[in-house]
Amino acid sequence: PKSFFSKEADHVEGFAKECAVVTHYRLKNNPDGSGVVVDPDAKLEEELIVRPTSETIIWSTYKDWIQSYRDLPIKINQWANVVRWEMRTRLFLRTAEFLWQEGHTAHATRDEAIEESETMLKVYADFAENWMAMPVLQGYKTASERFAGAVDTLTIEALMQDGKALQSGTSHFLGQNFAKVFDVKYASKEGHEEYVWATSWGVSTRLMGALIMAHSDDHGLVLPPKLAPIQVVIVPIYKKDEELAQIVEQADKIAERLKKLGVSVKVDDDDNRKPGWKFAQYELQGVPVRLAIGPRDLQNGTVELARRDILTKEVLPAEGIDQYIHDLLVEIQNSIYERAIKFREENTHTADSYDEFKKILKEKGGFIMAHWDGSDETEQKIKQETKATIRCLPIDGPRESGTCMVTGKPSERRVVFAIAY
RNA sequence: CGGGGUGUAGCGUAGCCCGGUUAGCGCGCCUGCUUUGGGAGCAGGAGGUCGCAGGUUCGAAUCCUGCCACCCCGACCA
Repeated sequence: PKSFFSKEADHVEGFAKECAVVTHYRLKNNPDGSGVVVDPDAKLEEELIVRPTSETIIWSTYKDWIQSYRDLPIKINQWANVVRWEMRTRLFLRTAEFLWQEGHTAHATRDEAIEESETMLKVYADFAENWMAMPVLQGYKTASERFAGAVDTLTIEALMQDGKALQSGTSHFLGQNFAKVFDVKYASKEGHEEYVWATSWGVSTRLMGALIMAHSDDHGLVLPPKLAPIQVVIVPIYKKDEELAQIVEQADKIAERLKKLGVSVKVDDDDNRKPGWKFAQYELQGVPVRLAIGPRDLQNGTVELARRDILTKEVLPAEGIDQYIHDLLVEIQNSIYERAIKFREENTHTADSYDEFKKILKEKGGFIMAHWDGSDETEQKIKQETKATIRCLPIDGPRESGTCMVTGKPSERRVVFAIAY
C-alpha cells in the first residue's frame, strides 16, 4: 500500500521516481471491440506500489512479530521478484523486473547488526569468488551511493572485461531508521523499551550478467565448473549407425564413471546435428569440458578432450579419463579465477593528479585508486566531468595519507573509482 | 521529456537520395542425393498487406502529409 511505502523519507526519495503503481483492479472489453481497456469503475481507493524492495512490508510485519529481546535476532530471507521502473533497462543488469533474494534482519544491538551486514557481505564475496570465479572488492559506499534509508551500504564490486565496474551485491546496515518509522520496539532484559537495529542485503539475477561479462569470450559463455549445469559433454563422431551404437556404448561407460565421481555429463547422440555444429553450440553455452569420440578413438582406446576456458584440445587414453576430468574441473575453476584476478590487477591503476586520473580513465578504464577529500561536492564534480563514480572505500584498503586529486585537501586513504554499469 | 535513427518473408538486410522488369541477397525452412574428426555441399522448392492511412503521378518500397511502433544517446540504476 502507498501509505506503508511513504514512511521512511530517504527510502521514498530513493525509490519514488521508479515505481510501478497499481491504480485499478479490473479490465473490461472495449465497447468498440478493439480489445480491453482499464475499467474506470475499478479504481483502487489506495494505490498499491509494486515493490522495488520489501523493507516497508517487512517492517510493518516485524512490528507484530517482535516484542521481547527473546524474539531477537530475527533473520528472514525471501526470494522475490521486484520492479523498478528504470528509465533505461539493460539485459541482465537492469531489467524492469528482476528476481533476487533479499534478507531482512532485526537485532538487539548496533554491533550485532553491523556484524550481520559484514557477515553477509562475506557470504556474497565468497560466492562470487569461489563459485562464480569472479574476484570482487569489498567496501563501503559513499553517502551518495548508499541505499535509500541505510546508515551504511557495503558492496562487492567486480570488474568486467570491458573495464567497467559492476556492483554485484549489497548488504546494508539500516541503523534504527526503519525501526523508528515502523515503531518496532522490544523489551530488553533490563526491562527498557528499545528500538531494534536492522540490516538488509541482496543479490539478484544481475549476477547472471556479471558471470557472462566476467568470463565470456567471442565463442560464447565460459562457465565455471562449479556452476555449470553440464560439466562435460560427449560428442560422438560417426558415419554409420553401427559406429554410432559402438561409440555411444563407450560414451555411456565414461559418463557412468564420471557420474560416480559427482561430475554432470551429457552424451549428445542427436543425429540431427553434426559434430561441428555441436562443438560450436556447447562452446556458446560454456560447457567446461568436451569429449569427442570417433572410430579412431575406439580403435586406439583414446578420447579427444577440449577445454572451453583456454580452447585447447588433446588426445588422451580413455582409461582413467574420469579421474583426469574430475581433477581438471577443479583446475579449470581455479584457472578462470586466476585469469580474472590477473585481469583486475592489470586494470587497476593509481592516479595522483586529476589529469592523470582523466588520462587513465580515457585510455585504459578499469579501477583507479585515487585520493578524495571525502566531500559530496567533489564526488559529484568528478562524476559530472568524467562519469566515473566512487565504487567503494575498500574494507581492507591500506591507509595512506595524501591529498585530494581535485581539491588538494587532505585524504587518509585512496578510494576506488570506475565507470560503472 | 530532449536529441538522433529505423520500420521490406520466421530472422538479418539491399533497394529509397535520383519513381519505371516478376522487390534482390544471406540465414533459417521443405524435398532429393552426397556427407559427418570444427557451425556441410550440390540441385530443386515454398515463403512478401514493402509499419498504417491519405495524397501526388500514367505508374509509389521509393516523393509529400498525418499517425503508429520500435531502437540508440541523456537524466535514473541492484
